[in-house]
Amino acid sequence: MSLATKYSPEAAESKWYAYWMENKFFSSKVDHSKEPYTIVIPPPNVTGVLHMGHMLNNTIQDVLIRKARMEGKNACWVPGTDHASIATEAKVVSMLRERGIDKKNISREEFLRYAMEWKEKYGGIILEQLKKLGASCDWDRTKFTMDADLSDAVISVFVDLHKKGKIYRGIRMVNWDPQGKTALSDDEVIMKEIASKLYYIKYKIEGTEDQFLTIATTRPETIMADVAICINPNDPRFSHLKGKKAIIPLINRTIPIVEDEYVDMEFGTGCLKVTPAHDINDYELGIKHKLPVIDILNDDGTLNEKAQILIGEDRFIARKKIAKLLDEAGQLEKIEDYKSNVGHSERTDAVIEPKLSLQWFLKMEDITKPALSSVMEDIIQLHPPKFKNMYRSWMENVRDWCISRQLWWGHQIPAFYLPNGEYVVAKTKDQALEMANEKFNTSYSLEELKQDEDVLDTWFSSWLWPISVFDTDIFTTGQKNEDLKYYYPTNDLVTAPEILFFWVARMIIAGYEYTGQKPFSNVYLTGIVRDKLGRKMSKSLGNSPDPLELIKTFGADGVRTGMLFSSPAGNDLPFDEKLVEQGRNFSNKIWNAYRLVQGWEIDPKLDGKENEAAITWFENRFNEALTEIEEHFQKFRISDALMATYKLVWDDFCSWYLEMIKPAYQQPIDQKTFDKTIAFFEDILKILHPFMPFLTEELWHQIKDRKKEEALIITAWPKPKDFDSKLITDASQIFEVVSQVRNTRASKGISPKESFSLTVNTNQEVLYRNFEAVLKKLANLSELSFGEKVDNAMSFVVKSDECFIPMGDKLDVEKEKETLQKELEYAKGFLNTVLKKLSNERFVAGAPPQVIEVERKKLADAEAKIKALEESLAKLS
RNA sequence: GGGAGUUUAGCUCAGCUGGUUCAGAGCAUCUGCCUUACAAGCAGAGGGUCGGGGGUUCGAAUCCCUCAACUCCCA
Repeated sequence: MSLATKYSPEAAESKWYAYWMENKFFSSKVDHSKEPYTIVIPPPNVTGVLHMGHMLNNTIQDVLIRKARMEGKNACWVPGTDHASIATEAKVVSMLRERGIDKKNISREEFLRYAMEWKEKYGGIILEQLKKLGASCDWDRTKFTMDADLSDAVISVFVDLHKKGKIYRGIRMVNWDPQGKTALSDDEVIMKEIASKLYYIKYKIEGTEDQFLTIATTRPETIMADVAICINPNDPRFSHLKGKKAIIPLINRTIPIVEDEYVDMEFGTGCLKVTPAHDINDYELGIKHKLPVIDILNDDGTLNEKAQILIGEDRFIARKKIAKLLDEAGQLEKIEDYKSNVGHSERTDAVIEPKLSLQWFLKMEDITKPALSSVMEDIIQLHPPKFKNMYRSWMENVRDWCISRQLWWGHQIPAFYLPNGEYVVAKTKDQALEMANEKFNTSYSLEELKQDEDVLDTWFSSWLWPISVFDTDIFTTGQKNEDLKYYYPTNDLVTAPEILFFWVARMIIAGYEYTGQKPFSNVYLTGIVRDKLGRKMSKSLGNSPDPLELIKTFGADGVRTGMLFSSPAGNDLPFDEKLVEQGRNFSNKIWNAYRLVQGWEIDPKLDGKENEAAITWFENRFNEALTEIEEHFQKFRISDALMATYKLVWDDFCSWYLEMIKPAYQQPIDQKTFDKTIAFFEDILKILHPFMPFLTEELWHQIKDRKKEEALIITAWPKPKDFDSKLITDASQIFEVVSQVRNTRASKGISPKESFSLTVNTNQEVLYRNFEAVLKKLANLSELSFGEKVDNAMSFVVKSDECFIPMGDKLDVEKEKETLQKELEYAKGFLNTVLKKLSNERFVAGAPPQVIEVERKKLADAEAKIKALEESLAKLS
């Protein structure tokens, strides 16, 4: 059988993914004989397509879940999607617009039909794409945040929290789009720097005829909504204004002058007009000073009757007109050009109007307490832990959560308004009616109840995700079902730091509130995938490679490893195609290592004695590396675990071990070495499998035919055994000699084909004899001998062993001397620093004994080396 | 304005509670090789006074102070 010199991933990928699926290796059922290991996927938006962030995030999850599965745990990775109110509604609205349909002209029911249609068509795209990456999710468990039962859970939670008095209605300033007549989230507002003007307006001070104060504003049309003038109490310029009142120009309304250090004395005039209805900062200032709120704008951005003047005018027209009126009244001091950041609607490009509106809130004060302490006490661990600080500051200063959104796509708020102006909260309209009539002693009919138009914030459903994917009844019954009892708390969550607060913290809150338990034990925070210029990858910038195209070019395994090579937890990943190329090359390396091994003929007559040292060495080295890899996994250092695996495979296995045992061209190998090598290869495939599932499964079956129960995906993960570090160190001495011989050849321009004889002056002959076969093969030596002196030889020193390569006439004595001299000087210099330390009484007195021991050893080694070098030099002259 | 974090080879990062040859890895670079597993490769080499300054210590990339630059979060 002959294999291609290059691994071609495409065929293997589709073949093995189908194989895993057919044999239900991803599926998990409650099984109390096994320890569960659970991950819930951060549900991607139904609007999305796979991007590089998903690739990184899901690769990590797949690595964790595959390793757990091989460790014999009942591995369950639950996939699903998020309905993403805002993003999806925007997509559907624009889809309808393309079809010539205006959202305003259709009913809620019609709109939701279109939206659901859209979701059915595009909602599953990402999940399908994840399969190409190799994601081993239990697809039978796929959930959607708007599934009937998950929706029911969300509504139950709203009703429950309302009953507990944790949900209330309150006023909040929202981003209002007067053109779209809708509230927008901060994400949908684009800040643009635009040229505007700063108007300096004079307000008369009450009780005077000729005293004025001047404010500076970009929005003169809002002066009619002013409720105060604010000055900084530390500002000496205005101490005479304290306790006075000012009169709004044109409408002559009197407003108080209040004091607050919030006012920036440097900016503008130092006098600030306070307009709570139309500015978020002013709103808060207004609350602080108990000022009234006057809203002078209609929903479409025109002035209402409260403005008293210019009623019905658009806000921008009004601005121009009012400037003129002020000027005519002699109360416009001047106009300056000014650049300001103004929010615009992402969708309509209209200038955003801060607007007060009635919203639903969740009280956060008490409910967050267990969530804060569990993270601070490491009951839930964040990886890396540096995020604990951020988490704490957020949780300690948390504000009530505004959970209503002025949208249709999502979970409609189960609040029902009654003709008497009251409302009731209930799971269904029928229940609401019953409650209402009982509570208010009325006899309303169903038709008289009007459900709140708004939907809940998407996070208000996804905060239940780790619970609701297993059990949606717990929110009503309080009883955990079998799945939830078994799989929950889940083990690890892999997500991005940017949603640590939005999502992670809230899941923890909901977890404690509804199960009394944490939702997961570890949170692995990935970084952001950036391009070479450090910019976040995004569709609008067009700087993101197409993940599926990447998989096609480099193979899923190549892409997976490429993404992990350079992404320690919490660090951004500066993406470079070089990385996935490296991953692809690694796949190919493993592939070719297998080609070598599978091509060997076995000769039963051979005893393979010369390979024993190599076999023993690799066995120990493998266990050393495996121990290290386990440590990395324990600490969630996935990149390091991969790198340690990479080096074990490439350097130790391919470059050293295989070269050591490789028979000469077309020569056979002995049975024992062959079997051992295959066993090593299998172990290597096992530890590579979480990172490179496709290639490893392919080779696993190339090695021999295996039944489905023997598939690599469910093969036991190797247990690290004890290893002999002395043996590994000894071997590295031999490897160093090999390198030095090669180096000697390379630096002298001698062909690697020319063999040398090597004489070593050492007190550990046994070691060299042990590795004699290896040494001869790898360094291309014709002979290995021991002795103290060799004439006309090049020499080098490894540790304290002198090595000689006789060169006869070819030796350049002077150059050789020079090299040795340099090394000698270095060694002497080093010796000096050690001596200095050891002769320092305070060091000897203060340092711990082990440290002094180490220094003594350094001293002895250095002295031995110097002696060896000096001897070599002496032999040259 | 408040808070947090980062700053170690050309690039991306390790370096735990200060002490194994005056710092490690991968990639990149340079040199020599198409040596029949692999040029998506092999062998070898070079490269950093650990952001600047000061301090504590017998000893600091590692602790403290200070300055600077960058990033993020909140306002």
